[in-house]
Amino acid sequence: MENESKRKAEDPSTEARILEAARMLFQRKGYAGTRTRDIAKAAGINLALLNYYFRSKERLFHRIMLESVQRFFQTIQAVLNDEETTLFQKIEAIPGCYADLLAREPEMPLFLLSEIRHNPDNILEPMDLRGMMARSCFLRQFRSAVAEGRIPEMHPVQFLLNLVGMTVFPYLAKPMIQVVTSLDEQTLDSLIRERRQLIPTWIAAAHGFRQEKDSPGGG
Amino acid sequence: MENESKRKAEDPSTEARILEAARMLFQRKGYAGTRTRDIAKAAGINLALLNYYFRSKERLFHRIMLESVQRFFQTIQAVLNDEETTLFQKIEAIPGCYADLLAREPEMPLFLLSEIRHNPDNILEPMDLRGMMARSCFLRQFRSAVAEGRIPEMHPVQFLLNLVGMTVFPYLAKPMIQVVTSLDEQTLDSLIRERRQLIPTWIAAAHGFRQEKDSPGGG
DNA sequence: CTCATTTTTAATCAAATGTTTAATAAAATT
DNA sequence: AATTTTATTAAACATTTGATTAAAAATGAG
Repeated sequence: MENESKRKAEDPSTEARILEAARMLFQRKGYAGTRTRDIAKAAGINLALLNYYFRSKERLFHRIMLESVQRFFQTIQAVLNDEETTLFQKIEAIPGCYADLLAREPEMPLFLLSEIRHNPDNILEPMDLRGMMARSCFLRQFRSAVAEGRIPEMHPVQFLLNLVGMTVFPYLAKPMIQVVTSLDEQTLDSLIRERRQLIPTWIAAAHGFRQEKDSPGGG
Repeated sequence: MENESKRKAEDPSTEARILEAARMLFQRKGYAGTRTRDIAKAAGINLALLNYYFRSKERLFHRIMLESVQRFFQTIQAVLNDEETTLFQKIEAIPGCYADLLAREPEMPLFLLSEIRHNPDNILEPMDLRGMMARSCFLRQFRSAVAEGRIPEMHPVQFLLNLVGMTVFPYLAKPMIQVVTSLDEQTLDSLIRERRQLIPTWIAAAHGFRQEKDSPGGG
C-alpha cells in the first residue's frame, strides 16, 4: 500500500487518463450533461474504475472544477501580484496570458461560469480568492493611479470587468458569433488572437490612462 | 377541438404556466440539469400534462430556446436596424436596451451560450441571424465611419465584441465576481447598472470615435 | 340531459445512469 | 513461493427519469 504519491509517480496513466477525459467532457458538456460511462469510454477504462479512483462522479467533478479554477486564477494572479511590473505592464500582460491558457482550454470560461452558477454549494469559498484580490499589487497600483489622477475616479471592479471582459468574452461568445457572422473558425480565431495587442491600447484610451514614470512600486 | 388559438385565448394558465416554469428552470440549470418532474412541480401541474402539451422535454426545450434567442436578438436588432438614429446613438442605446432585458432575465446570456455550445443540432440556423446582421443599418454606418476616418480601420466584429462584451459580460461573470470581490449583490447590481452610461463613453474613447454631424443615413 | 371532446390524474414502463459487488489479474511484500 | 495488497473487469443493483397508458374529471355542443 503505502502513501498514494508513490502510485501516482510510478504510473500516472490510469488516474491521469480518467482526469483528462473527465476534464474534457465536463468542460464541454457540464456536470449534468456528462455520463460517467462516457468518461470511462473516453479514458479507455472500465466504468467501475472511475469509482475505484474517485469514489463518485461528484467527487471527480469537484476535483476537475478545483483544478480548473486554480489554473484560471493562478494565471491572472501571477500577473496582478507581480511587484516588478507597472500597472500598464500588467494591463498589457493580461490578454496575453489568458490567450495562452485559453488556447489550451477554450471552453474553460464557459464551463467555470456555468457550473459555478449551477452548483449551489460554493466550491470557491475555501480558495480565498477574495483575499488574494484585495491584497493584490494591482489593486494598490490602481488606487495610486487614481489618487495621482492618471486614471479618472472609477471603481476597480469596473476596470477589471472591462479588461477581463474584453479578453474573455470572445471565448464565451464564440459559438454564437460563428452563427451570427459568416466567419470560419480559423478567421475568427485569428481575430481573437489580434485582440491580445489591441485590448491594452483600447483600455488605455477608454480610461484616459497616462503612462506612469516607469517605477513599478505603487504607494 | 377547433384551432388552438381559442384554447390559448380562453385560458392561458396551464400551457403558459408550463412555459414559464420551463423557462425559469432551463435558464437556471440548463437542459441536462432540468428534470421534467421539477418543471411540472414548479408549474403546479401533473407530469403527464407536460407531455400532453409539448410532446417531449426536447420539444419544450426547443420552444424555450427559440423564444429566448428571439428576445435576445430582437432587442439588439431593433437598435442596430433603426434607420432614424446615428451610429453613436446606437452605441448609446445598446447597453440600455440590454439592461432592460437582462433585468428581467439575468441568466439568459449564460443560458444561451451554454446551450448553443452543448446542443450539437443548430437551433439558430433557421433564424438567419447572419443575414440580419450583414444587412444591418449599423454595419452600413460603421463602414461609413471607417471610410470617413471617424473610426480607425478595424473589423466590425472587433467593435461589436467590445460593445456587446462590455455590456453582457458582467451578467455572465456575476456569480464569479461575487466570490472574488466582497460586494453584496445589491452593490454589484448598481455597479452594473452604472455601466449603462459609462460604456458608450468608454467605447467612444477607446476607438477615437468622433461624433458624426447628426444626419443618421450612413452611405 | 347526453354524448363527444378536451383536460387532468395516478400508475406504470422502459431505458438510462450512478454505484456496488464479487471475482480475477497484476503487483508488491514477506 | 506464499500471501497480501492493489488494480481491473463483468455483471448486477437501485434510482432516477422521460414517456405512456388508461381511466376519470371537466368542458362544451346538440
